[in-house]
Amino acid sequence: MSLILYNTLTRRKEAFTPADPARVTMYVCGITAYSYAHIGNARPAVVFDVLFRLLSARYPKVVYARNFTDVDDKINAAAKAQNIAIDAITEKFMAIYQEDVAALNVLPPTLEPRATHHIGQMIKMNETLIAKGHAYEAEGHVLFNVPSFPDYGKLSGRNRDDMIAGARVEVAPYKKDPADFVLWKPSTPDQPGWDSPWGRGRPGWHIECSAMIETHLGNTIDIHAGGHDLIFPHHENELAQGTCAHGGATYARLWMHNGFLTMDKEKMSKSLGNLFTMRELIEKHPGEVLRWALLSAHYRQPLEWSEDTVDQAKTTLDRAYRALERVADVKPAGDKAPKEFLDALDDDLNTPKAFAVLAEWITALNTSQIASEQATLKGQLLAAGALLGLLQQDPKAWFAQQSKGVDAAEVERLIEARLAARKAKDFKEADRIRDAIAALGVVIEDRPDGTKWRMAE
RNA sequence: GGCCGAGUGGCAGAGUGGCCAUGCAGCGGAUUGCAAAUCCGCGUACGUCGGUUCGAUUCCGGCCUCGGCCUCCA
Repeated sequence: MSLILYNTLTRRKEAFTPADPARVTMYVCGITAYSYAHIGNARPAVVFDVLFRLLSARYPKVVYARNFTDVDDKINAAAKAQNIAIDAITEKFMAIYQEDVAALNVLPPTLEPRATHHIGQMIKMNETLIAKGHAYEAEGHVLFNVPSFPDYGKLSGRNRDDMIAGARVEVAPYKKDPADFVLWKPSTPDQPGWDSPWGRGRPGWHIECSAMIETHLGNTIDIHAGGHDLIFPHHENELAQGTCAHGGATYARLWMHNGFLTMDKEKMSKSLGNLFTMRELIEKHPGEVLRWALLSAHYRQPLEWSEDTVDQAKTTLDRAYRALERVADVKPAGDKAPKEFLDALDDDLNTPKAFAVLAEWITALNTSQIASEQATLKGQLLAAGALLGLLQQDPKAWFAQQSKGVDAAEVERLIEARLAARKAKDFKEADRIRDAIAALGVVIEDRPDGTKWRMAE
């Protein structure tokens, strides 16, 4: 089976075929760098990282850009509130974001363009749009004229009447059409701004992505992705601008949108305040656990997030690593993920289905007594895990990282003492020692190859 | 109000016109000095009311409930 992906634009699953197999292009809308990103922000980073890995395994070159919005009114507000420079805010939070997603095993994209590095291209694109009659200047603003693009609304599935009827914002008087949106806006002296043919100002949000895509990926890209909430207006507007600026060329051949993390069924968001930042979760849990949890639901579905979600992912992942630990000395055979696993991912990145396949292998691995079989299972587990960005750690390291802060020497000493007691058939003393070990938060396992210990759940 | 999506066992979460998701938790069993781990098994799960069908959780329609977008938002 070939890769099938759901296209928001057509509302159906489509076979993915890149325009140029020698250079596959994908763009994912990143974050606005003005505060700590929450775990919901990590979902597209992780989900599309899996897509990136999958594509990279099949095509010689995948150019993946994930941008930073580093000029924005929220950033301005944050800088003003803290009385520091705008750069101080954006540099800090871009770095934090990169550290955070790296902790979730997210590979660095090919490119991480920043909006402020593309102001010239944005201005140029605006000029093009004006020249082609798709945009106009008004009172220091440049506005995209929506009626000039008849396909407007196609991506989000709404018509102009609906949009006007549902409009909750007052229409600025200088707009020719109520649906027109800003490409460029004037800055006051205390706001960041750049000189332009329309005076000192700053770009509107939507033009940023279009200019960065044009600069780095081209007029037509294979995949454009982002959160579900970006469909309208952000992606609808990007689509309009990009298409019009390039004489009607297809802007993105496939649109993908991830669903939200929810808490008590409600969207996790900054405005509601029902969130966990990546930072606080990473401090408490291994990044791989968070990644597993994020991939445990299909990317287009909402995912209910709670401490329990994380705990369940942890327990499941422990089981996987225990299975691998058991065959630590077995050399894995093969480095290809089997078809049944790939079929799951090929079906619009069905990671829960892929996890079900992994679970079967884990059980098989725990049951198998045959070395060659173990080698095969281990090989496919590691190969499949690599595509998901999971299970790549040495099991010993995995369990060791959880026992930080425990006096390992003391635990070992107690285990020796218990072993002696058991040898002497003094089980009462052995149990007493085990209780002492348990008091340290440590669980022990008597295995054929000796007594092992790990942290309690 | 407009547009869109969803309601699956205690929890998370796939999927399918008739047969098993899977994981976590729980219960029973095997194993173990006891545990832990592992394995095996178990729970009459598919919002509701109709319709189509030999047969529907899966298709169609109504209803109810919930969520998302329409404003910054992953």
